[in-house]
Amino acid sequence: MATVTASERREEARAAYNAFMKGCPTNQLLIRISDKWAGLLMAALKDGPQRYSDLGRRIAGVSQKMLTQTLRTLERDGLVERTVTPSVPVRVDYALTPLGESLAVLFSAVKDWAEEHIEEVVEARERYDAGAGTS
Amino acid sequence: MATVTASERREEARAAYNAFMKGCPTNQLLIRISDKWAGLLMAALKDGPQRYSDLGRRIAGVSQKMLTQTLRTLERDGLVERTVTPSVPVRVDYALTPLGESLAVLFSAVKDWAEEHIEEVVEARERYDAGAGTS
DNA sequence: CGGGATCCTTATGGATACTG
DNA sequence: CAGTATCCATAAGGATCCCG
Repeated sequence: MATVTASERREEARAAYNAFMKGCPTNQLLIRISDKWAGLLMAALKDGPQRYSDLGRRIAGVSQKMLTQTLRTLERDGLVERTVTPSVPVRVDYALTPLGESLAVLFSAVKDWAEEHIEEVVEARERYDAGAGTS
Repeated sequence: MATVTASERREEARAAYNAFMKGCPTNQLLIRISDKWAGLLMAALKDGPQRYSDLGRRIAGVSQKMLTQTLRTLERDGLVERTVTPSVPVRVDYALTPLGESLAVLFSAVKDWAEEHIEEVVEARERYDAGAGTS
C-alpha cells in the first residue's frame, strides 16, 4: 500500500489537527491513568513496594483480572515496576517508578481538590435534585 | 432458593468496596473528571459561555445524548451553569461555575503532565512491547 | 502465589426518531 | 434549537477454571 498515502495523509492530518480530542495520545493517556483502579493502585503503592496478593487484599473489591490488567498497563506505561523473585512460591513485587510517583503526586492534588470541594458538589447535587420537579 | 448466589455475592463485594471508599470521595471525582467528554467539555467552556449546539459543533463527534448527559451531570455537580433564554427559538447557554473553573485548572495540570511525559510513556511502551516476546 | 484464558453480565456510548 | 426516548453495538468488568 503505497499509492494512497496522499488521501490517507490528509485524513491523518485532519485527525491530528483535531488534537483537541480523540486521536490525541495525550487524551488517551489521560483516560488511561484515570482508570477506575489505577488511581487506587498507585495510591496504595505510594506506601512502598507491595506484593500482588497484598495489593489484591488491600484494594478489596478488585478482581484479579482487573488487578493484573491494571498493573500490566501501568507497567507498560513505565509507571510501575514489576519485580519477580523466583523463590519456591513465586513472589512478585510492584513499586512505583519515579515517573509513576510524579503522577501520583498529581493524583494527590486532585485528591486534595476533591476533599476540599466535595461538600460543595454534594450541596449542588442536593440543590439540583430538590429543584428538579419545582417550577 | 437460588435466585441469588452470584448477584448477592457481587452486592456483598460492592458493599465492601464502597466501605473501602467511604472516606474517599476522591475516586468518584477522579472518575467524574476522567469521563470521556467531561474533560473536553470543560476545556471548551474555558473559552466562555457557549450554546448547546455550539458545543455540539465544537466537540464534533459527541452525540446529543452524551452531550446532554455530560452537561447534566456537570450541572448537577455544580460545575456548570445552564441558562435558558425563552426566546422564540429557545436558547440555552452553558458556562463554567467558579467551582468548575477550579476543577478545570486541575484538569489542565494533569493534561500538562500528560503532554510533558507522554514521550517517556511511549518509550516505556515500546520497550515493554519489544521485550514482551523475548525470553 | 501469581496470573493466563474463557465465559458471561453489565455499563457505556452511538444512531435514530420524535417532541416542545 | 434543544432536548427526550429508544434501540443497539461494544467495551469494561467480574466469576471461574486452570496452569507453572
